[in-house]
Amino acid sequence: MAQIYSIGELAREFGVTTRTIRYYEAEGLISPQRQGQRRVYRRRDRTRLRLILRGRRVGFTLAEIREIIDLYDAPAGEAGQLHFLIDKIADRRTKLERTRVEIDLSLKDLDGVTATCRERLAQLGRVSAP
Amino acid sequence: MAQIYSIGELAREFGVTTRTIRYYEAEGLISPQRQGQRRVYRRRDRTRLRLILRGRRVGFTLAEIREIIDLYDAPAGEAGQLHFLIDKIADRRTKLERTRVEIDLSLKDLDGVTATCRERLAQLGRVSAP
DNA sequence: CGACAGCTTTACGTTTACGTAAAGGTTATG
DNA sequence: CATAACCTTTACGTAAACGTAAAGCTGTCG
Repeated sequence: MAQIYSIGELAREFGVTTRTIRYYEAEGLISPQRQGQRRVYRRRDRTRLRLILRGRRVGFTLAEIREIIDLYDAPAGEAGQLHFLIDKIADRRTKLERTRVEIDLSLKDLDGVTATCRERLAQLGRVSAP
Repeated sequence: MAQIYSIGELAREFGVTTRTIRYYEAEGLISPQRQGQRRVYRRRDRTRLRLILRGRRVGFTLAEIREIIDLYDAPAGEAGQLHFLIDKIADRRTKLERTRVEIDLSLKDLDGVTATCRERLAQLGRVSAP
């Protein structure tokens, strides 16, 4: 009773176009099975798509995402590959943590602008409605 | 004694190319003065560039950044514009906070992968070096 | 059975954010 | 004074991540 999904269902669920999903497949990020000529997606594929889209939203390129996914997918083998993967992940972590810091700084930037706006509004209020 | 900078100095300081800085000018994000034909940048411009680059790193497009900068730069006027700017900023805040959440989720994703890697490594250890 | 809804591939187009020459002006330095 | 080391504009090129259109297969509903 393994749930399956069509490409259209997945697209609706994740708020992307079918083109996007096919593109990710062409780039080697997802590999759905086929029933005849049609793609069928399972839970595994859904999870993958979710990870990919999240990766994109936090600023990873598809190449960066693929590096993790590829390595994660076929590392049954050597310790060397596993260590390599662990290193890659550390890289991604570092990048994410930097971005987090920058986000906090940006939030402060925005707060500053808002404060300035409110001051000006207050001044306007004093002038036009004394 | 207002410090001034050449485009090359700014580029080195911020780790970008002069092309990038000129591009931002062409897109209306910076407007340095000129001495003859040469661009001269002041503290104001440096601050702007810093904000722009930070915005980029946290995932804003140049168009999004410009919307804030443009509005911030010429809001001497009406209360309406100020409110509009405040709303825009709220939008950007929302986006940033969402991204923050996604970053935390991604960090967890990565931790999960790392954990799996370590388990497999442990298994390999048990097999190859009992 | 015909028409529509949803899937397929192929392929050219588009946007963003620059990269990369090319050709030339200007200032300091040996 | 020539030659770097900067700067300038103009303009074509490019990578990433899809958008969009064309042309066709396939199952189903009235």
